[in-house]
Amino acid sequence: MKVLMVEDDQFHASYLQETLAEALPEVTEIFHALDGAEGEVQARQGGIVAVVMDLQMERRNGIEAARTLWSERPHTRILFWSNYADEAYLRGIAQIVPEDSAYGYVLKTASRDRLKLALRAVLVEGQIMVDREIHRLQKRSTSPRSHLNDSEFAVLLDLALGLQDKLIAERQSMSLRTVQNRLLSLYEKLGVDLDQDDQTAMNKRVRALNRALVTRTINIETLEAAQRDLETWLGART
Amino acid sequence: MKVLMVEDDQFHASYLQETLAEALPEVTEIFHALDGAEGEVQARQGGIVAVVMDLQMERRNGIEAARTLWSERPHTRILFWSNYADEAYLRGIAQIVPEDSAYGYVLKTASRDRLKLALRAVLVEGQIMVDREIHRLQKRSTSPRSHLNDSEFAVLLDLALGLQDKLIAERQSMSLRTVQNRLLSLYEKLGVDLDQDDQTAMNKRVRALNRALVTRTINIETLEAAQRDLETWLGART
DNA sequence: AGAGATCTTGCGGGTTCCCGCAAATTGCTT
DNA sequence: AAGCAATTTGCGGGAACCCGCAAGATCTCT
Repeated sequence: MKVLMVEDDQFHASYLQETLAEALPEVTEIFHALDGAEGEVQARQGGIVAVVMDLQMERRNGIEAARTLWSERPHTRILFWSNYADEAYLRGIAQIVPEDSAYGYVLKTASRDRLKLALRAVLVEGQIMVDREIHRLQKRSTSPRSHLNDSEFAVLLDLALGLQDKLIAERQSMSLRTVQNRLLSLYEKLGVDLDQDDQTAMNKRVRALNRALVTRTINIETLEAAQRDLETWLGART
Repeated sequence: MKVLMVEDDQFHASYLQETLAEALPEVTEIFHALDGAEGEVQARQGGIVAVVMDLQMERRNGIEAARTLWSERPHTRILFWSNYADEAYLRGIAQIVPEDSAYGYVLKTASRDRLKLALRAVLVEGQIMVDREIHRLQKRSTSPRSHLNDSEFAVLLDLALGLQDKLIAERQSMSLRTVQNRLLSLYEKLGVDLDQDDQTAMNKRVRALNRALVTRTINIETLEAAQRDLETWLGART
């Protein structure tokens, strides 16, 4: 079995390589790419079916690389290996993962044993496996409020880009008033008006973005990706 | 000489420890803390005068740790060692560095030789040294616009927290209209209205925050720190 | 099929925001 | 002290935003 590591930090890469060799004797060859773009090329050439992917990398991040990778070969098994437990990453992955392919999400702070377990479960057995830590951290930071649904999240992204209500309405194919209803529930769920007396009224739009960032619902890479999407959409608009 | 490393990633810590031993033979003892809070304690107890400090850590980040550290012993020499070239970090450091103390900023991607050089320059010689890469990266991402001055930056932080004009005015001791002038120049410098036709008008406040984040003028930790400042200010207000 | 809950949409008005214009103030130079 | 540029401030109005209210539209369950 051929495995590709996409990881730009040399220390993490060599640790991963060791662990990989120990945990999976069936691995015959280990490839190593230093960023997403290089990873795509190597995967294409090498006939790779299993990938361990870092998420934050300089030139091209892991989620984008995974998207093109999966679009070319939907059965590729990908284990994401990341420093952070951001909901933004999980959501990004959930949006691009094909119907029937295997993936996993492990934190870099996880023990070596847990990493080995995930490597075997995802790359060999084809299971889906998400580190328990991620859900735990999520609970704590997102506060006891309910989660956003897809429609709300889409509107949140548009808001975060700075779009006005009218444009959001057009983009999401809703009426203007419905957009405002979404915003209302966003403000509610993100805790925009929490613990504020009358003297400290907030600009709700900005505050919503602030809260979404601080609770790790979205992150800066999310913004960058959403911006690219917006631009193609604007271009395709008659 | 006693040196303290504050670094939560084990691989980077051991690499740093090796390099430190090689580069500075005068070091007699190396302490190691896993986060900012622990670092503060160890520095207090150990009579530390030289510190290498990671910036993003789980429990307590490097800038906050450096602040208390410097407030207790202003002559401590601190080399910041970070993954990212965010203007937000540089600005944060510039705000807390005492008059006559030495510090440096090196990227983790820098070569071993450059790290050794910085270790010697800052910790032994007491120089100030900022990695050239940081300025270079800064130029690229901040786009060819001019930099924010302190007053504009302060207003940007308030805006980013979601404060309304009136509150910003009170907090910064300006008239309402002057706040709006600051916002105007912020919009200009952050490129809020760039490459947008009439059809794509933006919500300028949100867009300003978005641009500030994407250009790395501020980051999420900045927001969290600013939020804490705001809360104490609100508490102290009559 | 019908009853009830939920979601969507339009209307209207109060608030905040954005910004042009012009007067007042401040800062710097000669 | 006078003169000039830059900054600050007030005023006013148009646009966007926030949101209550109520009338359709959709969904769900029996």
